[in-house]
Amino acid sequence: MSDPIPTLHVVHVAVHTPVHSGVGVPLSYTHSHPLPPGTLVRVPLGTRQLLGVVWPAPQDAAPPPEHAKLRAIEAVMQGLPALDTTWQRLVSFAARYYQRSVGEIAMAGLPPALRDMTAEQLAKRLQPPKPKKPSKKGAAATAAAAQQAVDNCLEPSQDHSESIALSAEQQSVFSQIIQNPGPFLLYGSTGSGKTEVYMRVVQQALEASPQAQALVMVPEINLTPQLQERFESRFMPMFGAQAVVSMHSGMTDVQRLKSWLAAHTGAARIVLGTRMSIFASLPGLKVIVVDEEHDPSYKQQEGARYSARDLALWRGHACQAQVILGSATPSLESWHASEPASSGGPARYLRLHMPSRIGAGALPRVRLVDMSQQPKKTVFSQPLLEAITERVQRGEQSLILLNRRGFAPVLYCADCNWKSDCPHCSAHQVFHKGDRTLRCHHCGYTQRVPHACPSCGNPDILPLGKGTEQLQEELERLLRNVQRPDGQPARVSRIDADTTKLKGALQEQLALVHSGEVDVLVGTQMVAKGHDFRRITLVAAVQPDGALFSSDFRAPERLFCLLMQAAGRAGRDAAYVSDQGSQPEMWVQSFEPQHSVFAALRQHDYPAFAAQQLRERQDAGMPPYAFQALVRADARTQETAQAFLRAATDAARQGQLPCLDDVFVYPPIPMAMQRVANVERAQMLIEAADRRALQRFLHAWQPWLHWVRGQPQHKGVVRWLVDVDPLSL
DNA sequence: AGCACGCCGACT
DNA sequence: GTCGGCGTGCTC
Repeated sequence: MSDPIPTLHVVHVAVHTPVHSGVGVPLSYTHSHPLPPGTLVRVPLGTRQLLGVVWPAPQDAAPPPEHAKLRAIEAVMQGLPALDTTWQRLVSFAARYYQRSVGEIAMAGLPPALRDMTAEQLAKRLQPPKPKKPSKKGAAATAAAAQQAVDNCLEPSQDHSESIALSAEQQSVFSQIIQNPGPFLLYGSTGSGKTEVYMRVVQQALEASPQAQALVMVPEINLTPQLQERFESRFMPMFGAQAVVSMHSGMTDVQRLKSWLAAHTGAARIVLGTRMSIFASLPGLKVIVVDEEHDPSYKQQEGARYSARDLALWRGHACQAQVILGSATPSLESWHASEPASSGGPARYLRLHMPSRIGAGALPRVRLVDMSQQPKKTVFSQPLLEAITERVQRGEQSLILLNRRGFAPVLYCADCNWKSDCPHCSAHQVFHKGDRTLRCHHCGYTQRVPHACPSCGNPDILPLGKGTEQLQEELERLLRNVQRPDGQPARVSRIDADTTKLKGALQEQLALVHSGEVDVLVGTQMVAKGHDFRRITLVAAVQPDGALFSSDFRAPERLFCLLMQAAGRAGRDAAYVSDQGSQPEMWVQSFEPQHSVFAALRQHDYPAFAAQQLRERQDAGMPPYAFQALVRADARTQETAQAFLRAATDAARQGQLPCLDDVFVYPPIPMAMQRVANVERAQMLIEAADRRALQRFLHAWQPWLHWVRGQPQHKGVVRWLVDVDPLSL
């Protein structure tokens, strides 16, 4: 029966090589027998051994060049089922859509530990832990024991699904999700109970089939420990301790491997993760939730620049999983796609609305302060200061938001006009008073604060503008005579990237706020997101105007969203608010208080804001009414970077690329942040009314871009990249 | 992307 | 004399 002459089969394998490397496509290897696509293998490449995924043979079955003598597959990663075809198709699609190699996307979706593991090491890990030596595999044994304990104590199977009653609104939304295929845009204000709806939908799907799995994505898992706890405490008793796993970059390699394996083998029923989890292997995937779908962190900003939210929609469609996008301030893309009477035909997403806040106070009253009526250089207007003072005296908390850390964004010499410019970037060095440093927030370059102007010797150099550090200092001064109900002086604390650098510092400082130690909290947007501050009855944005004059057309959308989110922090505890009889308030200080962003905010009227913004976007031919890509080049000089982009444009014209007439290629311009760490950056916008046309053009253009890059006159280009559907221009 | 090979500057 | 900088080129 055995074959005396072993025939070798050609197998295509995707490995982690970039598109432009000359080996950016799945490579050909030999093996004793054919291997199904999706099989993980280790292959030799040059002098290295690396992990790869067996890939379907390319359509144009043009085999590898004859001169290449194929090498053999080193080992098959035994014991793991092949990654399924949906996963393969997702990877293929993402690679094509975002102009990357298949291997790059495929490997990015696998846990790092798996990448540098031999077949033997994997086999060892996949062995069930030996019950003989309980001390050896402590963690696994404990976990198993814990699960056993949980299983035991819940033996009289309580029905957790009925433990929390849904509101009429939640019930209605839930039943619509059950009855429709989706995708859904769940538009619900902060505190409206979206999470409970997600959990019901997930539960329903998991109970319908023992193989079913759900993927729940959140922008940053560190900011939402509450969500994780809720899912764990709800579903671990139902489906076992292995049923809920997390996936995010903050985990150790071993944890990530465990979670990935659990999801891949089906042991995990729910994956909670950040954008990276969109590439998790989930053979039974039935539901995908994208919570806070508007959040920019769903867009990867380096390497393969994918949007996990957009890929979620694609993946859901490909594997017939329901997709739920949720937000209190949806992205204008999603809002437009769910427009009931959208001009372009029926809505692509079903919009579901949950307007009421459950168990929370009313939405805060919005107070606008016209800063042009305030004395010059005012930081805290009189009425805002009075409102904060009252809160302190009543034992309530206030949150002051400013998106600028440090003491002052720049130091300035009034005599000679010197400014604390970063020598390596087109940015100012920020004055940090705490450690007396000047720091560039872009390249990290740090110096001690000079005692006198480095240019003219004037000893009197001045901080210009305000950062969180200065706000804290100023508030401490302004409130120094204000007492809390217990007679103690007012306490002002600050939470930003500087005060939370140390591990656990954020949790520590949040705990101080929760315990009531702190009366006024100053912070950057990192505190505006997600956290539940039960005793905060006042939130103030002291200087939000910057976004109004930004050249980025998405700036108003981001500002509105931030302010709405910030407003959601106020008065979250209805009982507390009503006991004290104080109205939760959202204060906004602005030189343009009549701006439409603030008018909509005052009414808490997202739909009005969205409608107005969408009209502007449509008139200007911008997304979501147009599709964009960005080609960026980095070089030692701005001219080198731009010359490359111009040459790339010329190549596209000369190459007579398809759809050239359907796309508009703008001339190259310096990026808003033109120089970072001594590298000049230029970019070029590509726009098209049709996504397909843009895709076809970019696809045909890619080899030309590589060709141009290889020309000797463009040797000075440090790097270049394509960003499809860029979030900021 | 890695990694080797290769050709020029300051140190054990 | 070596160690090591990173420019160029190759990997089925």
